[in-house]
Amino acid sequence: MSTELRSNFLRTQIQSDLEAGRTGEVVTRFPPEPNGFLHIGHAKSITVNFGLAEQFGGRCHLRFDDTNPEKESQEFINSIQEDVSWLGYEWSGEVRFASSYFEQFYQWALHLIDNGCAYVCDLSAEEARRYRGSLVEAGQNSPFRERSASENRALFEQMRSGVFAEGAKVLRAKIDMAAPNMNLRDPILYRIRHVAHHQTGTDWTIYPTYDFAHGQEDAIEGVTHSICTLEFEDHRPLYEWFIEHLPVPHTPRQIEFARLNTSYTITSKRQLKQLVDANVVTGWDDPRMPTIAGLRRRGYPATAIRHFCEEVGTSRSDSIVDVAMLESAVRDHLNKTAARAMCVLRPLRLTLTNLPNESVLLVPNHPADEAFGVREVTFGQDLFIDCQDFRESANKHFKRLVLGKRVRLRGAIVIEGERCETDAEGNVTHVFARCVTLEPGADPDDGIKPKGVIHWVSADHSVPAVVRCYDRLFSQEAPGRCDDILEAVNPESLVVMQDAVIEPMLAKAVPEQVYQFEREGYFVADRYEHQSEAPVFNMTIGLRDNWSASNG
RNA sequence: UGGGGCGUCGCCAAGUGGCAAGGCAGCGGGUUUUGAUCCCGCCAUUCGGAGGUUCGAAUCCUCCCGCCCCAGCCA
Repeated sequence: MSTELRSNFLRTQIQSDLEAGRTGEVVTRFPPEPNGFLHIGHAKSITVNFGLAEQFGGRCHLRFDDTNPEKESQEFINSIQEDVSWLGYEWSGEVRFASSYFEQFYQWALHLIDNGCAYVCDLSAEEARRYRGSLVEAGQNSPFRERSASENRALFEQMRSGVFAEGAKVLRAKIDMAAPNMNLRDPILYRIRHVAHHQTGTDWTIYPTYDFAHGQEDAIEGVTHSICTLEFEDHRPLYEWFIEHLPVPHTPRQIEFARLNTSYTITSKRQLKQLVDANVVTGWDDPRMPTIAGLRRRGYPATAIRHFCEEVGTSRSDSIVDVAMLESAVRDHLNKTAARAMCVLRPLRLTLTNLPNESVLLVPNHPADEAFGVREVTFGQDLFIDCQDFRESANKHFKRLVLGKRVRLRGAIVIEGERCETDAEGNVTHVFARCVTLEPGADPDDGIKPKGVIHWVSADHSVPAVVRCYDRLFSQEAPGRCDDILEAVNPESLVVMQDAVIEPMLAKAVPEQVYQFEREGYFVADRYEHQSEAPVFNMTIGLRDNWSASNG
């Protein structure tokens, strides 16, 4: 398996670390802040971290980076664990929390204070911003920068005891206010927040910042390779500064890679929330959402998502991957794993005028894999076909049912269109055809073979179903760049087929089971709403179609 | 204009001095009771640009151009 994996800079780097003896094992971690739902971008990070551990025989931790209680909740902790598990990964040991290391972080902060490497600063947020300087101007030292270690220690202890108001004081590292890297201009280590924490309750009124927590979390857990996205690159010198100045038990290393972006997709929490709030979608797990929960409800298999993440590779260059690659991975997986069945989305009644009697046909569940077996499908005089599969007359490119022309009914016989009835508006309401053959699978005796095949469902042995057909949520390739995300929404991202009919077997589908509705696409029984008595399917992805796009 | 990164086919991406993998998309053709699948073929004399080093450069050097990130008591 691992020999098939394409090389990338992370695998190359880890391999060389192992060979050079810089590390004897590989320990990674997926460290989400529990402040929202996971999306396709997180899936990439998950496959990178868990994948690397797996490939090098190491382990990967699931650690919640819960240093900012205001934005976090247990609800997100639960959904994140569910999503990681659903993607097929098992984290090493128990779920971990940065918050469980708070006391250690506090002791380390004291260590910095005692060594003159940190100080309590009384500047307001606004003042601190001004003192920080700009991208091209050096910052200025805080007037509180030279407080003695003992004064700082006393003040910091008071910060912990809760005597100060939020924002009144912070603990900062004493590094260099003139550093060209802004992150080194005396970064903030602790801020005062009089809010309860979902894990530690009211134990703390000061909370460490990401910078003061992340590297130390890695050190405590023995993480060897701390893999994060490119925007943290500038934080690496600070990450290393803490590791060097603190008596940590281990030296982890941070390596950054480019986050995943896909076309026709947004992953900004703010914009996603706009869609939910404006009811453009039904919720965070709407099948059109790029969240893991949404993709799951859409019927995207976890395996396909993982393959996609591997397929796109891992590099350091900013990119926007064509979402067609994701769709291709989904089709590729489903083609091999989904049983076939028939569903008529837009029913049109078809009567066979010379069919002698009803019969039960044995139809293969997969065209190329006999292991799927066969199923019984009732075939009778009255059927439903899709209204798009019939035309009173058409040119030779239309390979479906036409009056006076032949077509094969999938898994059954060859028929020829005879006549049709229309309503007042001229819409075809009923088609009549005669059977040219009676033996399933047989070709006509006169040698005139039909050009096409259409699917059908017995009118007397079908079950009504609601089928939601989805298309891309956005009609623009880079919707995230729009001023108003709502204007980029594809108005046809959802078309509900209220009158669809399915073969009876499909009504018994287990929620989340995906089938290929022949000639249409892959559809999943809705995870929450599907019931045998009231079937509900979601379109996962349509079949590739080289015809309808360029024709009517 | 300070610092840190990145630029290889329409979109991703291997390649780390020896003569441009692969996938997606696209385009031809074949098989086919899904206009699907599958199969075959085509698709970068060239690696952001210009110089230089070398027998030889996408890979090394120089300069230039373009794009991304950083001034939260967010992560």
